[in-house]
Amino acid sequence: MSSHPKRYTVTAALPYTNGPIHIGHLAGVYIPADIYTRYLRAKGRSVAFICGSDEHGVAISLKAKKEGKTPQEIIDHFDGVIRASFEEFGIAFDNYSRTSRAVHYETAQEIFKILDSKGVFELNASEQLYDEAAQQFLADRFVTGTCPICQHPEAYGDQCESCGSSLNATELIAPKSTISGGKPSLKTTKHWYLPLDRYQDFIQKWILEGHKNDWKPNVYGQVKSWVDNGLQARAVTRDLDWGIPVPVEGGENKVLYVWFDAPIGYISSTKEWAAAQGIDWEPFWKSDDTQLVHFIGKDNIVFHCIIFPVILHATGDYILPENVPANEFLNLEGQKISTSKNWAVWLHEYLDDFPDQQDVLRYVLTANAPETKDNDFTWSEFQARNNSELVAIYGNFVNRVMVLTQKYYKGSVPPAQNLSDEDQAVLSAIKSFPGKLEKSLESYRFREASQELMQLARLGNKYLADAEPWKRIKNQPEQVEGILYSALQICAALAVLSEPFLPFTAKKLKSLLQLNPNLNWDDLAVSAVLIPSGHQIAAPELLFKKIEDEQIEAQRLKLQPQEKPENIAHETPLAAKKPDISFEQFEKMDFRVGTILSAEKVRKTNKLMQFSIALGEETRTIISGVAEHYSPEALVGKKVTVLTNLAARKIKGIESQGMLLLGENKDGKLIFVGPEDAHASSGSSIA
RNA sequence: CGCGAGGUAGAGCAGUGGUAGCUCGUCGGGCUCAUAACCCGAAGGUCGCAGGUUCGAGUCCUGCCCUCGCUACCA
Repeated sequence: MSSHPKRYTVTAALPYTNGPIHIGHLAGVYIPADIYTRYLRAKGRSVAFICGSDEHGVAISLKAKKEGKTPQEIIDHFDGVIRASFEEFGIAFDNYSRTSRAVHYETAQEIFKILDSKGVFELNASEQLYDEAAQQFLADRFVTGTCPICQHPEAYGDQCESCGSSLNATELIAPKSTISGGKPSLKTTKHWYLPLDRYQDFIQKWILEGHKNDWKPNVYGQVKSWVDNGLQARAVTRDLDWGIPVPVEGGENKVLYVWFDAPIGYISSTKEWAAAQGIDWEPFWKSDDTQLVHFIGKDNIVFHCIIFPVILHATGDYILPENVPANEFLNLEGQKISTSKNWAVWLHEYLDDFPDQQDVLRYVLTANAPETKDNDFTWSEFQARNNSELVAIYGNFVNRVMVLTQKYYKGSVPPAQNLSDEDQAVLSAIKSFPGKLEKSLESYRFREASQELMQLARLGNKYLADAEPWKRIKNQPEQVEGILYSALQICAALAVLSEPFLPFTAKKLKSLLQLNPNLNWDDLAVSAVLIPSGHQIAAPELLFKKIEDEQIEAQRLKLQPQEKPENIAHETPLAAKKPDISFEQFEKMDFRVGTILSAEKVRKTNKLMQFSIALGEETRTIISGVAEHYSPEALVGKKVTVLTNLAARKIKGIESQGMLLLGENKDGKLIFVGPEDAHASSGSSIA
């Protein structure tokens, strides 16, 4: 702590503008980043807290096409929503930019050109699906078709969401362009590749050897896993019309890969901010006495620890992140947060439902932050943390002190002449808190820090309970002066130390105490007087209010996946009818009655189940994606319809020799198509 | 046998070789200044399972099981 960097550049992951912000984003990235930067400012450090909207990429153009809008309309809308909710929530960015702004185009293109001129890239040609009608290449997510594994009719080009298998777009049966609806063809295209393999040593030395002990295990382990498996060259351009044009010869009709341009957004946002401040941006990215920290979620580790650093390193004189404290994920009531299933708590809705209670959500998400593993957010915990910690411990302590001060001394801080040993002990205990908090905060342990803060309020409550000023006022009034004087010092310390965690509360408490605005973090450890005798404080006012069961119940109800028939009908139409086939084609298919002899889940998969099926004399192994709908035991003995002459295919190393016929009901549950009649015998043919 | 992280009281977490801890919840008591708040005490754990190393293992080694991620609208 004796020496610290001259300045800090702190980034928070750029939110992707195809949806609003939810509690997962807040807990994983924005709250920890905001706490960290508020703390640094409280210590008087020079900080640039940088963020912005990430507005390129396939998902946005897909969403735009699906909703019949332009990408620009989508990003303008969500940039507005996100920007406003961050502002109201108190995430105090120094600059919140957009990757669609000119400064970002220039910056990203310039870095691309530098890398190109240094000969860093490799150019490679490959075959990709091409939509003749739309005259463009199709990114994986622009192709749907029948999954070759589970026969799900709407698998994407990179993955089937039904069985979870990873796919190549070229493997899909009957691929279809989501743009024109037409059948794509194969066409050769070339792309610029960042040869990460050539930077293996660089990553090895920098992270695996240099940050073995100061980076979080999840981050370090993830990087190690990538490096141990051998880094691969990665294409950094795409054949799309939405994005930043590739600024070199041959780059016509191509754009930068969104993950190439997005992190550069940190740099362009810094430039934009510095220009507005009238200062030079370069020290924030190119000076060795700057500490760069990226706050991200665990899914971004590879981009921030490998790809972006390689870009910075290869470009030239940029510094590398000092730390990348990635958090794990937050679940909601035991389930993964999901936009499409509307399983989320949206920030803008929270702000409407709980006005002026930003700090409650900040506190709950900090106290239960997924720092070392995935954690669960529940509304009952939210209520409990508010009612039993913020209200009962913190708010109540402050209120007790203020009410007593009002009652006994008309709101004037009493004299400190007759301090007992206990009073002195409390006053010196206060001095130890800034150091404890700093230790936690400097090592990115925000959950621990928030609990240390709460300990200060606990200390206050215990002190009051032990000292019993309400009893002593009757016969030892001079001692009560010392007690309330000391208790008020705790309140003042709380006001200052709370600022990073509970900025709204800190502001309110400072105003209630009429605290000297010059009192700062570092004073707490040295100054004996935080709020002087004779100082007048305001009338008591509650800092937090109880959250009632009804409010929690209302939030829970909100979470129920809402049945909106018109929307569901619109969003999940019946599977499109397939083209007619001839009787001859149908006749080629050999359907038979099969009996399930055994069933077991396929290891390391969610949805796949391996069956042993009796077909008369013969027994076959068949894989089917039903594990989420049935337990293996329940299926043994069941009669099913089997397509027996489907070409065998290896799935997860197991050869599947046929296919089970399944239907899907309106809830999405898979139903076996099977002969109900117990007399249907195994192996008999179906026509 | 793909790789990474996690699996410690009802819940959330700390604890990396030396008598299992913290917060919330539960139960009992105290107090009454305070938002039925606060303070004290108690109950509650075979530290995922099985082996091994060690005088001694939650902590080190080996194997296995489970959860999450690497792979989707997600941070």
